[in-house]
Amino acid sequence: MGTTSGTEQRIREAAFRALAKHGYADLSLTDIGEELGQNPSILYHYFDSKDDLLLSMLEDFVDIFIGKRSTESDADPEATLRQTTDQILHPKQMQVEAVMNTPPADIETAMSRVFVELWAHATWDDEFRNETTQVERSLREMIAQTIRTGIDQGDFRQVDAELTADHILFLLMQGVHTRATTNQETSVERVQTIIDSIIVDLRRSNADTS
Amino acid sequence: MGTTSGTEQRIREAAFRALAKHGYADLSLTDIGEELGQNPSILYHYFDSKDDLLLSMLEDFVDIFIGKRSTESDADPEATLRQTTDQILHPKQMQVEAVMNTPPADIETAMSRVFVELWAHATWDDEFRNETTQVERSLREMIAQTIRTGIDQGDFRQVDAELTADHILFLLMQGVHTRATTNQETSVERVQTIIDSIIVDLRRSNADTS
Amino acid sequence: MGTTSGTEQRIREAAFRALAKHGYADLSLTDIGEELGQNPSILYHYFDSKDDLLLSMLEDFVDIFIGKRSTESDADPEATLRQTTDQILHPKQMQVEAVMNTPPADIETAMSRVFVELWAHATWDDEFRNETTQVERSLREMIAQTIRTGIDQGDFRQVDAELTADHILFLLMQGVHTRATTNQETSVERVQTIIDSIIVDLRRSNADTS
Amino acid sequence: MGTTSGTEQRIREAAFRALAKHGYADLSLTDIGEELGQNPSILYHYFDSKDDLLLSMLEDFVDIFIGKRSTESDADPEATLRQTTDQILHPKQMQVEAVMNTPPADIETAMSRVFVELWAHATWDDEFRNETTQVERSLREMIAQTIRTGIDQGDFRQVDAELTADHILFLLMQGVHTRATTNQETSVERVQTIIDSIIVDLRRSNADTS
DNA sequence: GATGAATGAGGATTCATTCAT
DNA sequence: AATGAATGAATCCTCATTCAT
Repeated sequence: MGTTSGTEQRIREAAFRALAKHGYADLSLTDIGEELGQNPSILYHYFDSKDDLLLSMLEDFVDIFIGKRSTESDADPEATLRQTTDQILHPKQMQVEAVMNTPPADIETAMSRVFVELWAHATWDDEFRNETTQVERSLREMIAQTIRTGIDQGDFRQVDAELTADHILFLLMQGVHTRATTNQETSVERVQTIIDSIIVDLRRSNADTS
Repeated sequence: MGTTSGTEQRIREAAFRALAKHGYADLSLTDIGEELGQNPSILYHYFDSKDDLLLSMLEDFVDIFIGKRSTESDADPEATLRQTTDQILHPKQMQVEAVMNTPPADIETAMSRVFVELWAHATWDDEFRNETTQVERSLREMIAQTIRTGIDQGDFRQVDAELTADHILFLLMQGVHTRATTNQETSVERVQTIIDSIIVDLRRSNADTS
Repeated sequence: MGTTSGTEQRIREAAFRALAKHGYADLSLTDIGEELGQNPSILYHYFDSKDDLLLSMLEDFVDIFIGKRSTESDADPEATLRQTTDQILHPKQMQVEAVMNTPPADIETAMSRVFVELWAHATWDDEFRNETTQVERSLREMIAQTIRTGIDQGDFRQVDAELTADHILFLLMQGVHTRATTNQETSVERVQTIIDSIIVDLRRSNADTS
Repeated sequence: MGTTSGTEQRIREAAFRALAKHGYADLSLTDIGEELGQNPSILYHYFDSKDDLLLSMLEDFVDIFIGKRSTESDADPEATLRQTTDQILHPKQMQVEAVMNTPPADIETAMSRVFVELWAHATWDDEFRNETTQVERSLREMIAQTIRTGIDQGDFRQVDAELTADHILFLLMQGVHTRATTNQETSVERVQTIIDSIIVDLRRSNADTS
C-alpha cells in the first residue's frame, strides 16, 4: 500500500490464487501469468525471483490470516476469543478483500491450501520460516493477551494464559491444516467444538478451581 | 516384507531419506539415486513412476508413524496414552528400524519433515489423501478405544471418548507439524504439556465431575 | 507466409532437412536444433510437440510435392502431363525455394527420403494419414483433369481418365519411393520411360482404337 | 532351417509381429519380448543387436514376399503372372506359414506395414538396402523370365520383357505401399485392374502390333 | 510498463545392452 | 537356455530467467 504499484499487488494476488490451485511443487510462472492475465516475465519488473514473489505474497497471506484485529481491549474477552477462532477456521470473503482485490472463489479451501503449502515450504527456506514463526508468535500473544484481560476482568479463571493460548492456537492451526490434507469432512467442526469447550471451561467460576 | 525384493525396499528407504532432505517440491530422481547409491533409472524396475514410488513409501511411513502397537488390552490405559503420545512426538530409532533398515540420522526431524511433505501433497493427490485420511482415522480410533477402556475400568471419567481422542490427536499432529515448519523450539514440549494435562484431567475422580 | 513468424518457418525447414538427414526413427530434437542453429527448446514456443511440428512440416512438404501448378487449362495437355511427371520425379531447387528459404543441397534425394519417411509414419498416425490420402487424391484429380482436357480437345484417345491417372500416379509414387529405398540407380529413369510410353499411347489416333 | 534353433526362429517371428504392430520408430525390445512371451534379453543369445535381429528378420520377410515359387517353366505364362500379382497384393496365411509358425492375424495389413517399414529403414542402412535392392531385382527377373517364356511360346506379343517386368513390379510395390500409408481403400483394387489390363495387352495377337 | 523470443539447465522416463546367476 | 537386475546414455519436454524491443 502506498508506494507499491497496483501491478505489483495484482501479481501477488495472482500468485496466491495460482498457489491455491496448483500447490507449491507444481506452481510455474506460467500458472501465475495465466492467473494474472499477463505475460509471466512481467514479474521480474517487480520481484527478484519466483521465491522473492512468493515470500512477498506470504506477507499478504499473513495479514489476511491474523487479520487486522481492532483488539479493542474493552471488548468482551470471550467474544474476542470466539471471533479469533472464527476468523481463522472460517475466513470470510470480506477479510480477504481487505488485502486482495481479487480473491479466489472458495475462500476457506484457498486459505487452507495456501497455509499448508507456505508452512511446508517454510521447512526449507529460512526467510519463510522466520515469517511462519513470527505469525504463530503473534497469534499466541494476541490470544494470551485476551485471556489475560479476561482473567483481570474476573471473567476467566486464573489459568496459565500462555499455555492456554498455545492450546487454542495449536488446535486452530490443526483445523486449518486438516481441512486441506484429509477427507475428514467434520474435522474443522470438531476442532471448533473442542475450542468452545476450552472457552467455556475458562469461564468456570474461580470457586470451582480451588 | 517377505516376498518383496530387497532392492525395492531399499529404494523406498532412499526416497524417505531424500524427501526428508529436499522436500517434495525439490525432490528429483537424481536425489533419490544419490541416497540409494545407485543409478536412478533402477527405480523403474520396481515402480511405475516417481509418484508410484512415493505413494508406496507413504505406506511405509504410515507403518512407522502409527506404529505396530502391541495394544495389550490389559495394559494401563494412561500408560498407553502416554506411550502413543511419545511415539508420535518423539519417534525412536528403533521404531523406524522396524520398518526401514537404513533410517536417517535425526529421526525426529526426518519424521516431522516427511509428515509435513506427504500431508501437504495429499492436498493434490487423491490416493495420498485417502491414505492420510485413513491414518488419522485409525489413530483416533486407537486413542478412543484406549480411553473407553479407561472409562470401563473406572480409571477415567466418563468423557466423550471420540471427542477426547480427537482433541489429543489434533494436538499430536500439530506438534509434529510445527516442529518442521517453525522455529518455535519449545512447541513440541508445550504440546506434550497440554496433552499431559488432558490425561491428568481424565483421571480426576468421577466424584469431581458430578 | 504472411502472418506466421519467420522463426516458425525456419524451424519447419530445419525439421525437413533433419528428417532428410536422419530419418523418422532417428530424428531427435537435438538434430533439429543443430540444423536450426539454435537451442532445440525454442521449438516449444511455436509448436505443441515434436509431432505437432512434423505434422506442420508435412503440410509444407505437400505444397512442394504437389507444387503450385498454374494449371492453365489452355496449356497443351501432353506438356502438362510431362511437366507434372518431371516435377515429381525431378524436383527442382526453385520448386522447393517457393516454400522453403533454406532448402537442402541435394533436392532429389531429400524429397524422396522425406516422402518415404512421412508416408511410412502415416501408417501409425491418423493425422498424417489424412494428409497423405488427401495428397494422393489431389494429384490423381489433377492428372485426371488434364487427361479429360486432352480427350475433350481430341488430343487423347477416349480412355478411362481416372484409371489412367491412377496408373500414372502409382508409377510416380513408386519412382520417388524406390529412389530412396533401393540401390537401383536406373529405377527412376525406367519409371519415366514407362510413363512416357503411356503418354505416347494416349495420343494414338482415335482411329487406332476402333 | 536346419541348424538354427527353434527359439531363434521364434524371435524373428515375434519381431515381425511386433514391427507390424508398432512400426520401426516405435519398436522396442520390450515390445518384441512381449510378442515372444519371453524376457527380451534372451535375444542377445541369438543376435548381436536389435538391428542384427531385424536384418535377419528381413530375410524371412523376403522369403514370404517373393514366395517359394515353383516356377515350373511349363506353366501357362499368363497364369504365372496372375499368380505372382496375387501373391504380392494378397498374401495368404498359407504363404506366411511356410516361413513362420506364428503369423499375425491380418496378413495383408501386416505384410504391407512390414514392407513399408523395412523399405523405409533401407534408406539408412546399407545392409538393408542391399536386401531390398536384391528383392526387387529378383522379382523383376522372375517376371521378365515369365514374359520371355510367353513370348517364346507365342502367347505374348514381342514386348520389351525387362521394361514390362519393371512396369508390373512398380505397380505391385506401390500397391503394397499404398495400402499401409493411405486411407484409399480401393487403391489395391485399382492397381490390380491396371496390371490385369497390362497382361491382357500382352496377349494381343502379334498382328495387332504391326 | 510490458512483451515475447530465446536460452540452458534440469526434469522424468525409456531404451538397448551387459552381466551375474 | 534363460532370466532379471542394473546401467548410462539419450529422449522429449518444462521451467525460471534474461534481454532486446
